[in-house]
Amino acid sequence: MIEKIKNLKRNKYCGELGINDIGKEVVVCGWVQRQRDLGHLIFIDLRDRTGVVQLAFDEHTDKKIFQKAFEVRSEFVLAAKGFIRERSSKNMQIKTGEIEIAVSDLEVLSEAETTPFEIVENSNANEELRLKYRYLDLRRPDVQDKIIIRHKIVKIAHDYFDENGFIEVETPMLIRSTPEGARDYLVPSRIFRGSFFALPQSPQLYKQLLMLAGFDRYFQVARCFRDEDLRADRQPEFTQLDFEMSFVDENDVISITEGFIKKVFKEILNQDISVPLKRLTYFEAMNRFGTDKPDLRFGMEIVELTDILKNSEFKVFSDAIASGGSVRAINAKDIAPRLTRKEIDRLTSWIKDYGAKGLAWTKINSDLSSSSSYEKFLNETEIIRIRKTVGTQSNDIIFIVADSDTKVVLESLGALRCKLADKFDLIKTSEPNLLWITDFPLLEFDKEENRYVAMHHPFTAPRHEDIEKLDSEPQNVYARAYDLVFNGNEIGGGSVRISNLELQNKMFKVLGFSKEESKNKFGFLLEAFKYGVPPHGGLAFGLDRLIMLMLNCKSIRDVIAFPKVASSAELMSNSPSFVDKRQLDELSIIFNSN
RNA sequence: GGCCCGGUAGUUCAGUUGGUUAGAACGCUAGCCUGUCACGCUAGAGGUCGACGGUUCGAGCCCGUUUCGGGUCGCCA
Repeated sequence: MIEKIKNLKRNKYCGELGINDIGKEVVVCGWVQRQRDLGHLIFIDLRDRTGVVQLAFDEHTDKKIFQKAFEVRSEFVLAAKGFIRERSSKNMQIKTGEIEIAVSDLEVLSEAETTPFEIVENSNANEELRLKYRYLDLRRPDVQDKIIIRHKIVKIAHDYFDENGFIEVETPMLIRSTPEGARDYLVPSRIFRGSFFALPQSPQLYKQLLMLAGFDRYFQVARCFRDEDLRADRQPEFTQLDFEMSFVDENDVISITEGFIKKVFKEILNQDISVPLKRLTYFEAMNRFGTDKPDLRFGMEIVELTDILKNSEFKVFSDAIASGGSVRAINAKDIAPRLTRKEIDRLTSWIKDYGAKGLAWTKINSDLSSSSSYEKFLNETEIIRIRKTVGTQSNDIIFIVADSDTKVVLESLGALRCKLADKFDLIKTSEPNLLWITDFPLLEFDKEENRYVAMHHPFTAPRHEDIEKLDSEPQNVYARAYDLVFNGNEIGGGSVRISNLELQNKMFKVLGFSKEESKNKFGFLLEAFKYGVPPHGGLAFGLDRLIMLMLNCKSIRDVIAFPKVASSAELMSNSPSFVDKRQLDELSIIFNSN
């Protein structure tokens, strides 16, 4: 039934046709959404990326074309020519529902087998199957729309950064491995046996060198790679919207970023973001919300009970405080009646994932009677002071975590806060919540490696006033870094960079690199820093994550055309895969299957 | 590496205490049908119950192992 191409040349998209086109002769091309055979009358819904249009066939008008339409099945690819006419019974559910095409010529450009799942909007087919046949999944309008909106967001980014004087420069994909941070994807060199390229985790060093080279403002839609385990919002191969500016401080970078955010939310979602955005210090975010990416769309803030309980007879609390930790609580308002004892037990075991050793709770009933896991161990004053501090009313439930490590207390309560908001649907607003987190510590002590590691990256500048503390009290040095948070997710991060050879050397030293190590790993940067460095700073958006959140998707896979699954495999092409021994031999790689 | 959840026609699911020939809807195939648009009506085909092993007279169901997928902790400068 496949015919050689005739001369039907498309001149209209299906979804663009409407009541104003009546009487026009058009040629449309697309896939068969559905064929309805009424005996002596056949209707075909033809779909392209713009929508569907109804093709009409009448046996008495043209027997030959009618027979062709009769043999057409779902997902056949057609070209159809005909006059637009008004439908005798209109379908106002669809955009083109007032008209149809009375087909006078029909070409079957390709036949199609029955697809493994139906190509329909909002399919509930299993994701594994959809990913194996991703090209079919991508035919579904809701899936396709996300990829098209992604294109629009990238276009807005190009326009915005261009208008603001940024030059897009492509930085290399095959680069030197710098094993600070995430695990590198490695590419073996054929010519230099035993040597490897790495795929970039970000264009960080190259964009700094572009500043040094005098480009002044750079940006890039940059593919990045990190060989770490996946999450719902994390892929090993992802895209950064990356930019860098010279002769600026943090406020310049923040304000350029805010301009982009304002523009993209307006143009894509028609939402007005008021700038400047709220800023919160890292310290405040951690203390109030137990995370450096707080969701401010609901309350339930963390409160500290350490002072009340430091002398308590209840050793679980007082011992945690005595060994340098703290006791803190959140008050989940109005959900006590909705939390059974069994569910509280489940939360208690869940929170252990975050390092908490337990979860103490007090449930206030509607008649103000209460039950509690810990109050029997406390005296009257302590109970009253706790209740007063967290501000309990009827139907509230207090959750308390105590630990010798305050970070564990904060992070587990922060996680519980988000878990409860999700479980009980506490986010009532549809307004996007965006804010900056600033004043990060420059360094973090890594117990495993027994040294300080950079919280952001080793090129982040310390605050001027803290530079002298780098040697004496590195834990108290703050960074000129800032993260952008959107509805409780980090969508971008950046900093003002070190632009001084001496300071960069000192930073490497604080991180525990010997002179040889820093020269070996970052020698080219240090060398470059000898030849005139402008002060510079920048930021990188996680583009996939930004789009995912803007479009309200649950998974980052939804906004990536060909994503990878949790094992980092790609189900459609079935990669990664074994390669020929010859390929391995050329690369001098000996594969040991054990 | 740890923990939790899932895998039954092409698809989405149901499947009782372990008991006859594993069901439904949609899809598919064929026939009928001139205004449908989730067309309708009639009939039909379609199953390695993820895989392997065990318990049992008997396993889709119970146990073990394994595989694939999802979520998450660790990890993600």
